[in-house]
Amino acid sequence: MAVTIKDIAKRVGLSVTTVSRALNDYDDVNADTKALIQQTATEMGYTPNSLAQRFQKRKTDTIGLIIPTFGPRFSDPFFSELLAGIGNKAADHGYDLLVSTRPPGAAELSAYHQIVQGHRVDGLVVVRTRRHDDRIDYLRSVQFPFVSFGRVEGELDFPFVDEDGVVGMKLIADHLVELGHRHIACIASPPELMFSQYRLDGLRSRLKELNAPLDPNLVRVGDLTQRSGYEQAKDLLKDPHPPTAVVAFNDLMAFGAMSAAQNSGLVVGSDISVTGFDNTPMAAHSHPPLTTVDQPIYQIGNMVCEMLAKCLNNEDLEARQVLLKPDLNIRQSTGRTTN
Amino acid sequence: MAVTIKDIAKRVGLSVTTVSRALNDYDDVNADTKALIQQTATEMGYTPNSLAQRFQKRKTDTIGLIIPTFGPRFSDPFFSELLAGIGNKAADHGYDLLVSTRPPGAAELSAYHQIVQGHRVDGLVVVRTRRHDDRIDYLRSVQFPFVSFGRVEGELDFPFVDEDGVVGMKLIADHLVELGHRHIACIASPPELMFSQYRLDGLRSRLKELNAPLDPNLVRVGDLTQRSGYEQAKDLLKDPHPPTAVVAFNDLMAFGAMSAAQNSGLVVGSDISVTGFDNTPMAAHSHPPLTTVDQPIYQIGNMVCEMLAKCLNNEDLEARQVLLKPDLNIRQSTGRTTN
DNA sequence: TTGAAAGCGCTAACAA
DNA sequence: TTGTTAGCGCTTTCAA
Repeated sequence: MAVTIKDIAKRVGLSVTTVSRALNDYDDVNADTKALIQQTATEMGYTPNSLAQRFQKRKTDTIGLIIPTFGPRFSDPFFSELLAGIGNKAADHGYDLLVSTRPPGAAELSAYHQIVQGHRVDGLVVVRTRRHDDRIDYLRSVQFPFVSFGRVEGELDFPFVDEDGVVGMKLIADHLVELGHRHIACIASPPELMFSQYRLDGLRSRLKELNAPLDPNLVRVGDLTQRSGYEQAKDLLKDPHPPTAVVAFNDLMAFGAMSAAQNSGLVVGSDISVTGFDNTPMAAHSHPPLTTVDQPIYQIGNMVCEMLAKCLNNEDLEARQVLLKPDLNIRQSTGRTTN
Repeated sequence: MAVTIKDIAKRVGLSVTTVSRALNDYDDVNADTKALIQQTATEMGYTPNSLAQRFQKRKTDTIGLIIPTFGPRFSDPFFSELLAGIGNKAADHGYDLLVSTRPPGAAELSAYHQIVQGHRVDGLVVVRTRRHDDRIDYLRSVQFPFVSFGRVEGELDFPFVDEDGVVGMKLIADHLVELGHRHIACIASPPELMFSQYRLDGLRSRLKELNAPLDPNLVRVGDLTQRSGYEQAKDLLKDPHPPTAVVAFNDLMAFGAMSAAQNSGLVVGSDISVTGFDNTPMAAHSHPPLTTVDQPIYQIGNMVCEMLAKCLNNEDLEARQVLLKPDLNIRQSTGRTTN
C-alpha cells in the first residue's frame, strides 16, 4: 500500500499533525524536525493522497470543460488549440482539467448538473456560447464559478473573454469592397451561436455602409464543418449570377468553399475570393493561403483559464470582461474582382 | 450547503447507514423504507458528494489522457476526434476524463508521475507511442493500469489497439505503382514514433517488391503539421527530377504537400499524386479530395477506453491486443502518372 | 431489516 | 514547538 503521513509519523516518532505541518511547510515547526520529516517522507516515497486532500479541503483542484460537439466525428482544430491553451494554463496553476464532449442539448446540460452537483470540479469554462445559453443560466442560478469564451444575449454579469466579431467582419467587408467586390455571399454559422450574430451583424451593417448591401439570397448557414462549407458554396455557385466573394464564418467552412470553387474550375483569389475566420494554423498553408480574421485561440484559452483560476482564489480580476480586437490576415485567397 | 445523507437520515428519522444502503439500492432494505428515502433524497435535491465517495472507495472513477503536443499552437484534428472517442465511451461507463497536454519529454513524464502517484486517475490511455517509450516503461514498472493506442519496440505485454501501418502503406504502394508511378517520394513522420517505423517499413518493402524501390533521397521527415508537409514538398519539388507521387504519413502533411504542389503550378491528381494517412473528415473535402488510408480514430478511441474500463473492473478482455486492418480511400489526389 | 461504530488520509481548531 | 481531538461524507463490517 501507499505510504501515508501516519507511516511517517510512526517512523519519526512524532504525531501526524506535526508531519502534516512539516510537509506543508508551515513555519511553526522546528527546522530540524521539519527537515527530518521531509527527508523521511522522500525516503519512504511518500506522495500525498490527493483524494484525501481534496475531500478534506472540499476542493477538487480541477477545472472542467465540456466541449460541445456535433455528431461523433467531431474534428475541429479550433478546439484542440483551445484545449491546449486552457490545459497548459491550468497545469501552471496546479489544476487538473476535466473534459467531456457532448452534443448541445439535454445530455449536455445534464453533464453540467452532474459535474456541479457532484462537486467534480471547482469551476468551469464555458465555450461557444449560445444566444440563450442554458448552461450559463444554470451556472448563474447556482452561483457556480465559471468563465466563458463568448457572450450571450441579455445581461452580461459574468466574466468572459470574447473577440469582437463585429470588428472582425468590418475588416473583412472593408477589404473585399476595396478589392471591388459588390456581390458578396456569406456562409454563416448556426444562428443560435452568439458569435454568429455578431459576425453577421458586423458584416451586414458594414456592407450596407459601403453601399454593397448583403443580398439575403446569398446568406447561407453552415455547421462550421468543411463539408458544409463545401456544400453551401457549391449551391451558391449554381446561381446564374454567382457571388464574386464568399465570406465564411470560420476557416473550416472557408476551406470547403475553396474546394467547391476549385472543383467548379474557378481560381480562388482571382475568379472568386474566399475569406475565413479563426486563422487556424492551416490557413497559412492552404492553397491558396487563406485571408482570415485572426483569433488567438491558444491565448484565449490561457486567458479564460487564468481568469477562472483567479476567481477560484478569490483574487480580483483586473478585467472581468475582455473583448479582443481582431486583426485581418490578408493572404492570396482574396483578390481584385475581375467582374 | 449541500444536502448530505446525514440530512436525509435526520429528516426520515433513520440512520445514515440505512440511508446509504437505500440510496445504493441494496436489497436488505425494506421496500417502503427504500422508497421513502429515495423520494426524500430527490425532494431535498440530494446528490452524493463524489469527493467523499471517491475517497472512501479509493477510486477516482476517472481515466487520464496526456496528449503529446509539439509547441503551443497545437492543432490536430486527429486528437480532437480521438478525444471525443475516448471521452464519450468513458462517460458511458461513468468515468470522468482527465486531460493534459504536454510536449514529449521530461515534463510529460513527470505529469505521468504526478497523476499516478497522486492517485489522480484509475487508469491511463497512452497515445502516439514511441519506439522506446518512457511512459509505458514507467507505467509497467509501477503496474499501473493503462491501454495504449500504438505499439512499442520490444516486449508487447500490455493491452493496446493499433492499426496495421505496414498493410496501410502496402495499399498505398500498390495503388501508386498500379497508376504507373515509379519515382515516389515520402514525407515520413518523426522516426521515434512507433507508427513511423511501421509505415516506412511497409512502404519501403512493398515498393521494393514491386521493383520501384524507395529512393533514399526522396525520403523526408516532417513533424505531422501541414506546415512541414508544405515545406518538405516544396523542397522535393526543387529536384531536377522530381517525384511523380508524394506519400505523406498523415493527412495534415498531405494537405501541405498539395498546397506546395499547387503553388508550383502543378495539378494534383495528374501532374503529381499525393496520398495521406488518417482519413480525417477534411480529406473528403479538400481540393482535390485526398486519397488516404482510413484510420477510424473515433472508434479506436472507443475501443481503447472500453478496454481500459474492463481492465479497471477486472473483467477479461476478449482481445487484449487489437491490430486493425486498414482500408484505402481512393480519391482524386492520385492519378495515372503522365511521365 | 436496521443501527452503531469504525475508518478512509488528511487538515485544522485548540490545548499544552 | 508539538500533540490531542474532531471531522470532512461516505461505505461497510458487525451486532442487534
